[in-house]
Amino acid sequence: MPALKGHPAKPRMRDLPTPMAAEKSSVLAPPHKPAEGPFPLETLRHSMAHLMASAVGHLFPGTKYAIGPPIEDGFYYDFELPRPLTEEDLPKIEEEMRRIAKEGGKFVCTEASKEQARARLKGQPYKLEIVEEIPAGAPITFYSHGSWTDLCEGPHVDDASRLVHFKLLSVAGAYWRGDEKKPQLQRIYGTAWWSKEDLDAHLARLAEIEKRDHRRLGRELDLFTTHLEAGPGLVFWHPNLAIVRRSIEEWWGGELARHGYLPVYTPHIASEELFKRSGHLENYADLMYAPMAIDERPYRVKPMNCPGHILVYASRGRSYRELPLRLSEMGTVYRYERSGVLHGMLRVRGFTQDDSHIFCTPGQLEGEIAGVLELVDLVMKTFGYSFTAFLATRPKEKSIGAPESWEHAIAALRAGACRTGLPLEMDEGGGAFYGPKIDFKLRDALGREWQGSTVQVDFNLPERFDLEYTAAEGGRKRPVMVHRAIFGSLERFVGGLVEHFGGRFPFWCAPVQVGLLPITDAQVPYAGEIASRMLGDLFRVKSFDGAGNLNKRIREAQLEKIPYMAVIGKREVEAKSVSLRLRTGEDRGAVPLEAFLALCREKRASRSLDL
RNA sequence: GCUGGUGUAGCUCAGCCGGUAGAGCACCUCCUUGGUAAGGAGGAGGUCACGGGUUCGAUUCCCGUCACCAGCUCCA
Repeated sequence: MPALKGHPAKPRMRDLPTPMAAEKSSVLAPPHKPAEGPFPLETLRHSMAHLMASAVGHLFPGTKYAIGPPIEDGFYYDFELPRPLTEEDLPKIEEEMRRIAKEGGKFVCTEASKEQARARLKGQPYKLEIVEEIPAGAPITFYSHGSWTDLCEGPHVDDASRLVHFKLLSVAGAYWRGDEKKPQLQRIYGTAWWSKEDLDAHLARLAEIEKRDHRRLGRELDLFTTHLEAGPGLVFWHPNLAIVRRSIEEWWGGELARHGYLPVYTPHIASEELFKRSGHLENYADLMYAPMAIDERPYRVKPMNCPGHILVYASRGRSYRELPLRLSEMGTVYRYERSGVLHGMLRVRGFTQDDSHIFCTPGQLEGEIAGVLELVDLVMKTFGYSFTAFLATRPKEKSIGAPESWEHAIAALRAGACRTGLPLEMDEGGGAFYGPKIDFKLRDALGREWQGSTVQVDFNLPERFDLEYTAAEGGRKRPVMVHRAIFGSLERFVGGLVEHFGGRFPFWCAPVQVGLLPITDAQVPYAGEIASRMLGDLFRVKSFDGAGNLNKRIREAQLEKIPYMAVIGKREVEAKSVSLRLRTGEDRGAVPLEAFLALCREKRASRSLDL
């Protein structure tokens, strides 16, 4: 992943899958191929930014201009204005943009010396700052269209009349150079395309994303809440979503056992001593909650599970015969997040990680990596995500560990990936300060990218805790430690799933799997028989036998996005069958009861994504 | 944390220039027993986020707090 511009690389703990879903700019290409124009889309969007800047300049005399680049799906421009913008300003700016575009005007490029540039940019502090940073000898260019001129590298479209299919989307505060110590500017985001169809398709996608927002579906489907009384960033899982989570956890527990993981449970609080030794207190104190005194000794709520797992490892002498030792836990951790960043289930202050720490010998590393990658693949396939893997190497700035260790670990990551046939893209210098890693970027049903699973080699903690094992040839050696989270946090993962599936969970983990819909009261007893039979087989069934007719009941079940609706009328009772309707709207007609039950068992066991 | 916006019934929202609130859906009751997305009638439900201020009077105006929303910054 590209490093964030303008921010010094900071040592990180572990990467937890980070959704980028909330960002407009993360929205990828629409399902269809955008129309090609005479210039690349980036060029169009860059020119759009100029168009917008000129419009804002007309409407707000005295505007100071910062930067206006093209971004995924659109563009933005940052301004310093006499007053903050509101959404109501957008239509006016848009109108002015259309007026200027309609007039047309060639985009003209002129070169200038630094001296000339300084003179032309008088009163534009941000632009002047940029000019000063242009290395001597490099060309300084200005682009103009109509009466508007801007310091700019280009390139641009040939004429402003090409700037037709766009829409301004939002306003926001943004710091100059992304530095919160610098002045905050007004940013306007917009989207732009070569054709009206592309623009409309993109707006339709934004609407779909809004419809699938897990916070909205969370309310509609009674999935989760947060509470004023409890505090922000703390998620309460309602039964419907708890069932989804538990279905996943139950399946996952089996897979972990199959892959040789051993479960542990570790406490939620621990003495500060532990976090001092692990280094968390010194490096990450700002995300840990204040200490609480217990018998006059300071304790902390855990922000991570690693120290606990290490204590389990180090609780007695270990032999090479026990390695690799794979300890795993659904570990709930609490971290302080600044209030402005909290977001539904995706960015919270308390969450549960599917956390594992693998202790192994250097020679076992490759095999362990391969094993983890298999699990990643399994999860991605099970939920229908496609993904790409990035190998993150040693950071240029501060990092620890011998060069040979890094080389060995990177080679092991590579070899592990190779063994599972996983292509790796490079993220040079993107590793943690304590070791290299493989990160996964996954792509959901709407084409959005999320940060996914992570596997990290750690040279730091084994040192800090002086971990050892007795080697085959005698003597004590230091084990290698691998951190690995496949789902990341369940809050994020499941929150992401809600959006990925649009609330239409696959049969195996759906909160209610089968809706029983008797047509009249006469069929209620038969529905009850089916219900208790299915319940006995641990299916989740709900009878719709309240007030209303069949249409009403279908509508209710449909709104709950229940995968299978079993309609039961007189004919079905007589024939010992159900009439099967899917939430897709498909009507499969009469199905013998036994066949229906077999279908349910099959869909559950296979964890099929299709109904 | 920062900038801007929002906060009226469980949900979605109305409520003009201040005179103590209204709709649809959901909910409850009764009637209806109806073959693939809303049958009918009635009823109940709100300290208008919270705390101050201005005013004869504040849901409405002002200030503060909290939460949420769009971003920024941060991020495991």
